[in-house]
This record gives sequence, structure tokens and C-alpha cells, in this order.
Amino acid sequence: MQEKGISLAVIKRLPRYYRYLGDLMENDVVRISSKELSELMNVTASQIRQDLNNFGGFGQQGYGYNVASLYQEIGKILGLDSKYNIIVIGAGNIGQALANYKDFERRGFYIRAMFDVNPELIGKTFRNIEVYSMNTLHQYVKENPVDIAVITVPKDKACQIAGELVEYGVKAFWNFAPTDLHLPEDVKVKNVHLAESLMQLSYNISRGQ
Amino acid sequence: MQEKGISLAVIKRLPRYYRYLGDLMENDVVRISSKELSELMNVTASQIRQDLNNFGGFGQQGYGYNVASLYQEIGKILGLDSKYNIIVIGAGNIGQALANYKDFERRGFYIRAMFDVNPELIGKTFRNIEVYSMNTLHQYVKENPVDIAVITVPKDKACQIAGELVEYGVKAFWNFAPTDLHLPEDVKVKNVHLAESLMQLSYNISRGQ
DNA sequence: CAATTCTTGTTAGATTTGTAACATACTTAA
DNA sequence: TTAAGTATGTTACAAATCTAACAAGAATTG
Repeated sequence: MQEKGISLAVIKRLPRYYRYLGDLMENDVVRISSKELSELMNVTASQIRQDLNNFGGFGQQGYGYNVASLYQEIGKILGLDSKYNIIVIGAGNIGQALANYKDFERRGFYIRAMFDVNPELIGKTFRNIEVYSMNTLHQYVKENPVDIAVITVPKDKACQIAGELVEYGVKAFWNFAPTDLHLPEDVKVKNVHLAESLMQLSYNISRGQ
Repeated sequence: MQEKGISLAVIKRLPRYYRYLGDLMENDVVRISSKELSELMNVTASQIRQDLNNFGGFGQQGYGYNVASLYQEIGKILGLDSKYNIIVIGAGNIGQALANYKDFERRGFYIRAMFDVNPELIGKTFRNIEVYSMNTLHQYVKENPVDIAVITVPKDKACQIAGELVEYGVKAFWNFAPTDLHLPEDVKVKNVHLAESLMQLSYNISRGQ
């Protein structure tokens, strides 16, 4: 299983495969061919086969793919066989929503702490996740493992805080602030820009068709 | 300004241009060349020029682009010169977070109502946006204009509710449920699949490059 | 157990997307 | 007013991505 030069387009599709395979498992489907899956997912069978073959031959000629084992393989590829310690910076609406969302834990994503500057929020808990003062952030990161920091602070603070976290050793960010974080090359960033997503929708609406 | 055959890749970049131009305006930058902008945004100048030229020649040789007018033009392209009436289906964490987020209104996106089945939520308001019973959804949609429905209900309800809304005449969906909505071709759907976004990040972490 | 059907992995071709190069036109400064 | 410098819009080229086709191997059927 080589992992070199996988295109971003492929990586973006993997979670969707994973989701469909999970649904199939729930429905007790044991095997599936690329053709059947392609019809479910509205993509070409060719694309599915080629995507999967970037990581190895998981199928069998004349049979197709075993749903459970393919599900597990894709999970491994996506790194879902590890556990991730997560902190959320900013305990506002989005931060709270993420903290309250149970399903992340099923995939190995554990939110361990939240941080905010608002005194009214500090000390509160959401599903046993406590909100700490921003002043204690440095100390927390020194004393606890942090695999992912979620940025949900206003855009004018986001860059600076992320920069500090990088100095403290954080290597991955899930960024909800409407800005680019400008971090070193080796730091992983995944942006969730809701406003931009909505604008894409409004583009499609206004250009009917 | 023709609007035919614009590739999805271009459309996805437009909101980012829009954001950078807005920031430049805030900093009182009057003009900018594709080269300068390309350095700010970490893309090629070629790409910027070609993207913009899909919609018309907004620049001037020897001068560059006027920031304010380009900002406005891209806003128009994105449909931000219209107002959109939005309803949110599901008044849980994400629904509340969206309702509380003021900035959407600056772009013309107005959340008018929320709907939920939970009796404890019905009647509550978030920033003057009231939560109504799901039973009243049909009536609401008949009596009020709805340009976009936001789906934040559990995945097993999402498809059905969206289907009903389509019957009532809703033509655009912003879908936060971790599923595909399977709607008619002419209905616009923009998905926000947070779990999948997080999985892409974990892929990058585990394949540490 | 042989023949047929099925379905993969892979290669080759087509399409889309991105980058570079350049002629043209505008700006600016002397 | 003229010459030098800029920066666009566009064309031509390169790279990435997607789709189709097919040979080879496995499963199924009679």
C-alpha cells in the first residue's frame, strides 16, 4: 500500500465512499461491485476502481468488493484507526455545536477542552467538555497531547492564535474562521468556510440552470 | 457577461477572491494587479486573470483591477445583490449556531424561521428567529417565500423532509446532514459534510507527508 | 468439471484544468 | 507629447483528471 502522490481529488472522495459503505453495512449488504456502487453514488465505476487502486487491490474479479473489509481499509487510509485529541478555540455557537456533536467520537475524534476569553463561558461545560480561560491555553498544550486544534474565533484573532499554537507544537488545524491561517508548510489545515459555501449556492440559484 | 459553461473549479474560487477583495477594501487598497493578488492568495496570476475573464474584462492594461468595482462585480456574479429568504429545518446545535450568526445578513441571507419536532425548542427564539413546530412547515412554505432551506436534521429524516420541501416548491438546499439528498436535477444542493471534512484532515495527519 | 458470466486492475485515450508566454493597450513620468 | 514601463486578455502548451476499453482471473451455473 503506497501512499505517494495521491491526488487531492481522490482524497476528497474517500470519505464519501466510506459513508456509503457504512450505510451498506447497516443494511447488511455483504458484497458490492464497482458498478452497483457507482449507480448508488452517481459516479462512474471506472472512477471507483481507479480511486481504490491507488491504495491497493481490495476487490476480487468476478466477485466485487467485500463491503465490511473495504470499509475498514478506507477507514485505515483515512486515519480513522487512530485516536485524535482535539481542542476547540472559541466556545461560541460553532464551538458549542461541535462539542455537542457526539458522532465524532465514534470515528476517534475526542474533544478534550475548549478555550474562550468570555468570562461567562469559562467554567461552563458541554457534554463534559469544559471551557477554560484562553490564558491557560499555553499551559494546557504543554501538558496535554493535542493532535488537532479547531479554530472558531473571529477572523482577526484566528491567525495569531493559530500561529501561537504552532509554536506550542500543534500540527493540524480545522479552521472555521473566514480567513486563511498562513502557517508553515508542514502544518495541516482544513478550512470550513461556511459563508463561501453559501455563496456557491447563491451563485447556482442566481444563474438558474 | 456570458454565464455559460463556467467550471465548478472556478466557481469555488470566486468566494475566496471576494473575501480577499473585501479585506483589501477594508485596508483602503484602491487598485491591485493580478500579480500582487496572486502573491497574497498563493495562486498564479494566470489563474486569476483567466478566472475573471470567464465573466468579462474587469481589468485595465497597465493599471490592474479596481478593488471596489471588482469586489462588486464578483458579488453580482455570486448572486449577492439579491436577498434570500431562508428557513432552517432542525433547531439543534448547528441550526442554532447558524441562526446566531449575524454575518449572513450582510450578504443578503436572511433566516426567517426555524422548525423542529422537539417541544422544548418550539417557541424559543434565537436572535428574533422563532422555532416553529414541524407540523406547520407545509403551511409556512405555502404562505411565505423560501429561497433556501437549510437541512440540519438527522440523516434518516433529511431525505424525506427535503423531498417534501421540493414538493412545496423549494428549489435550493444547504445540507448539513451526513447524507445525499437525491433531489430532482433542477434543485440546487450545496452540502456541508463536517465529518467528511474532518476525515480529510485526519488523512493528512496520518500520512504525515 | 467445463463453459459462461462477472468484475476487477490496468492501460490507453479523451477531456478538463492549470500555467506560461506574448501581443496589445493603457498608464505614468519626463 | 513621447517613450518606457505595466499589466491585461488571450492563445498555446502542459499537466492533471476522468472515462472507456479490455485482458485476465474468479465465481457461478448446468
